[in-house]
Amino acid sequence: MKEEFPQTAAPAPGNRPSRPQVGEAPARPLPLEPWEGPAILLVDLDAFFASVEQLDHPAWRGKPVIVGGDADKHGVVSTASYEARPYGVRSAMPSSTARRLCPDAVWTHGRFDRYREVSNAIMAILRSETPHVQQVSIDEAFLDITPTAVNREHPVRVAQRIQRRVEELGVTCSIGAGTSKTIAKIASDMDKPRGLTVVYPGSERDFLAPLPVRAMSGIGASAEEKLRSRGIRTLGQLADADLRMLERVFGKLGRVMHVRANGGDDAPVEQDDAVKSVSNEMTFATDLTRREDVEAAIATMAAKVGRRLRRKGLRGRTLALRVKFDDLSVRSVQRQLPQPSDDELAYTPLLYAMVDEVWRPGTPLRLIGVGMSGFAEEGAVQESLFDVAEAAPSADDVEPVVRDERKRRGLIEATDLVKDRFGEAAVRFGHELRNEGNTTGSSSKNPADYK
DNA sequence: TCTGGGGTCCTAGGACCC
DNA sequence: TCTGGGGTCCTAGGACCC
Repeated sequence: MKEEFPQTAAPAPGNRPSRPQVGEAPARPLPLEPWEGPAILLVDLDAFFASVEQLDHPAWRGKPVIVGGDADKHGVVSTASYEARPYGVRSAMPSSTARRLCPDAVWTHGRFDRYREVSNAIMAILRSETPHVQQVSIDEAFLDITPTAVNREHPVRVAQRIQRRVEELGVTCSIGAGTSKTIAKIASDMDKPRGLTVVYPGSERDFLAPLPVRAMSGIGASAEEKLRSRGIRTLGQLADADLRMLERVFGKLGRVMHVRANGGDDAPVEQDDAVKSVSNEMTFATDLTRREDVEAAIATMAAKVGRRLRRKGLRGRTLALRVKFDDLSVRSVQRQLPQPSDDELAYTPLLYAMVDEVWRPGTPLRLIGVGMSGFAEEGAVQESLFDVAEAAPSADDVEPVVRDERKRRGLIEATDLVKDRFGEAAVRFGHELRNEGNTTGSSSKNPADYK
C-alpha cells in the first residue's frame, strides 16, 4: 500500500459525505448532481491485511496492528492498521523503525491465503455490480459504471452501496469516483478510511491543479525530482508545462503525464489479463558468500517458480536471475531456453552458470531472485517431450533423452502431489536444503497471485 | 532507521535479417 | 566493396506500483 500524499487540496465543497463511525448507519444521501459521460470508480480496501487480522482476532480491534517482516531480518512493514499510523508507522518502512516508533503494536506475519479469500469475496461483490472490473491488486479494483440506457443509476449511489456491502464482510473501503481512472485513483486517496470522494465531470482540472505531482500514479521519486528541478511541483503546473520539454525529459511518459494532468485520461477499464512473468526472491538475514549456499538458494527458488508455473499451466522461454549486493545494488541476467519449460530440474543448472556472470564467491549477496517469462501464446503451448514419450507404444521405443525427460517429469509430478497434500515443506530435494530460517518473510499484492 | 516481494512497463544498444 | 533503413529479437537496467 502506498503512502498517502499530503492533502494539500482544499476539500471540494459538497463532495464529501459526513463519515459515520464503524457500526453506525451509512452516510446520509448526498445531494446528487447530474452525471454526464464516463463514470469510473476505484475501490481501495482500507489497511487491508491489518483489517483482516483485526476481523479474525477480535482482541486486536482498536489496537495498533502491524503486518510485516522481522525487524532483525531486513523486514519491512507490509500494512499498518489505522491505530498504528499516528505513531508514524507506514507501509514499506523498515520493521526496525516501526518497532521503535510503536513498540506495543501487535506484530504479525501475513496469512496470504486468508487475505486472498477475503479479497475474492469482495471482488465477487464488485463483479455483481458490473462486469467491467479491473482488479489491480489484492486490495484495489477499478469499475466502469458509466450510466447506460439500461441502467441509469447514479454513480454515487452505486459507490455507496458497494461500501455498505463490503462492510458487511467486516472490512472497509475507500472509493474515488470520476470520469477517468486517473481521477478515480487520486480521489480514492483523498479521504481514508471509509471515504467517498466524488469528482464531477467538468471539475477535473480544478480538482487536480493544487495537488503535488506525486499524487498521480506513475510519478514516483525520480520523476518528482526531475519535475521539481524544473519548477514543477503541482499537477496544475504540470498541466501548463511545455509538452515538448516533457517528452524530451520523460519520453512516452511525458505525454501521458501531461494529458492526465489536464484531466484527459481515456484509458479503459480492462478485463484482467494474463500473467506475463512468475518470480521468487529471497532476502537473507545474513548475506551469503559461499557458492554452495548460493546454489542451494537458487535451487530453492527455482523449485518454487517451477511449482507455480506447473500450477498455472505455464511454460516459459526466458529465464532470469537477479542478485542484490550488500550495498543494495542489483544485477540481473536473462537467457532464452531452447524450449519453454516449467521444470526446475531442467533449468536450475543454467541458473548456476548464469550466477557466475554477476557474482564471484566471497562477495556478500543479500538477495537472490529467479524468474520466468516469455510464456507461449494461449493455445500454442508446446508439446513437451514427456507428452511424446507418453504417446510412444513402450518406453523402449523412445530416445534416451526422452526417457530421461519422462523420468524427470514423473519425479516432479510425484513431489507436486505430496506438496499438494502435506504442504511445501514436506518435500525438498537435497540441493534445496540450506539456508533454512535465514529469510525475511514476504508479502505480495499482485493480482496474478490471487486467482 | 535503513530499506521486502511480487509484478508491469519503458529504454537503449546490439545482433541479425531483408 | 561499401552503403541505407526498418523490423524484430534479445539483454540489462531502471522506474514504478501495491
